[in-house]
Amino acid sequence: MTVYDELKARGLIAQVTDEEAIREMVNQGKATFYIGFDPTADSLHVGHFMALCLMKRLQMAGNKPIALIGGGTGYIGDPSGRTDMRSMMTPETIQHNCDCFKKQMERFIDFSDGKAMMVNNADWLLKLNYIDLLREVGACFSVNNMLRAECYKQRMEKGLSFLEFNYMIMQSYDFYYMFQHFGCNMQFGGNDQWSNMLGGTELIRRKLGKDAHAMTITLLLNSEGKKMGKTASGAVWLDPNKTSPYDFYQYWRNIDDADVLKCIRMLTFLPLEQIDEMDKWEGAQLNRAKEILAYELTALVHGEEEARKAQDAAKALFVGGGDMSNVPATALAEGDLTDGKIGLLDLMVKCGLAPSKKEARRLVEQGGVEINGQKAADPAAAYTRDDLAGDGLMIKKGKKVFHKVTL
RNA sequence: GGAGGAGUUCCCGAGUGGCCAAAGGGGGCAGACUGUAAAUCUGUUGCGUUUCGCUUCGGUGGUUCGAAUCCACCCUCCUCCA
Repeated sequence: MTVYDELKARGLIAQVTDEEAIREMVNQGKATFYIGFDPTADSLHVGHFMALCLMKRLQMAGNKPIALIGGGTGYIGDPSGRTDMRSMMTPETIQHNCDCFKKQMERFIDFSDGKAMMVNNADWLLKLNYIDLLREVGACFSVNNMLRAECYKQRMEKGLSFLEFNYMIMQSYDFYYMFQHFGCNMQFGGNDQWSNMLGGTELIRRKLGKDAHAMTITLLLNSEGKKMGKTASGAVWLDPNKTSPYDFYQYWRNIDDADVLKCIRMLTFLPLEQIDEMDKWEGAQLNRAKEILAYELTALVHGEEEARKAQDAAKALFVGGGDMSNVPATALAEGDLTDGKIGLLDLMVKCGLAPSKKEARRLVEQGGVEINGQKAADPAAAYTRDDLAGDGLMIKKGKKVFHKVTL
């Protein structure tokens, strides 16, 4: 199966400017394509992961990826899909975030021997002169058209600053610039980027009279239509210090029945035949699919070894027996004890199982806490040095949050 | 620049002198049920040394025994006019 057909079969492609031309180009490995990453945080998250996988798939087929870091556009902020204005970032933050992105991407994309490039649009955007830009590029954009773009429509209700309005122009200029300097002939991006991307192909056509292409990736939505990769406490990060491999594994392990196969298809590199086979699974059997999904993705992001550890820990905790050594744990210091012991509530806060003692108390009172398999009913309970010695204590919060404490 | 309107807890949103740590909904967390799923039902949802105390209603001052609520100034956003 050709790359393009595989991408399609996996449900990754949302919109394309010219299907025949793109199929041809991609299958023959003639595309030099870019995907932009906004440096809004110091780590990539699951949303970016799809883009990285896509880059990898295309690179494997001989195409050349350009990872564009939006060091320059970061100064503006993309209004797409947002109802409020982004807070402006300082140049230092933007630079720091760019550096972090770079490190993470190198895990996925092969940058050796010019097989891929990484560029920062700050290199050309920051040098632009306002009047020159207006004359060169501004003349090619119709405000009437821009206002019709989906990404601005909803902002027309709440208010859209001129700063953000210019985001589309900057992104279009990026494509135009890279088309000329790096031979970049295609742009990829999330489906919410469609109008910004069309701006670029349009600009290239007007200025240079040449064809460039755009293709969007289906946004990873759950069965309720919400973006995946978000939890109440924030995004699911690729940085192990922000989201541990165990938590990363658990995120996918706990996914809705309705979303498992879609995720396996879109995110993993398992062969399609195998996935089609799994598609027939039903009911509790889907748990097996969830395990596979969680394992595969953790392995891709954190490596086989971390994936195995996460899986072992999960099995030990949920199924029983097995190796407990990789379970999430906190080691207390001698100074955490008062008079040789520590109260249950303090212990829970210390382990991050509760944000405050008040909430820890509530959990205990509602019967949501177990210590070593015994329901903990007394908020005033305290544990001594002996209790914490050896294997320590196993605290269970709710049905699936486990935490080991040792001294 | 002028005239109006708004800013409340994670989010939406009620509250216009004490009964307000603040209705209701969403979300979150926990309990029951289950498959580490969904749906449903129940409880809970500022902090603490918990029959009590402390901090919170855009900001700063003020009035008052007492302020989310009244006054002054400031900040931010929205609408209409220019």
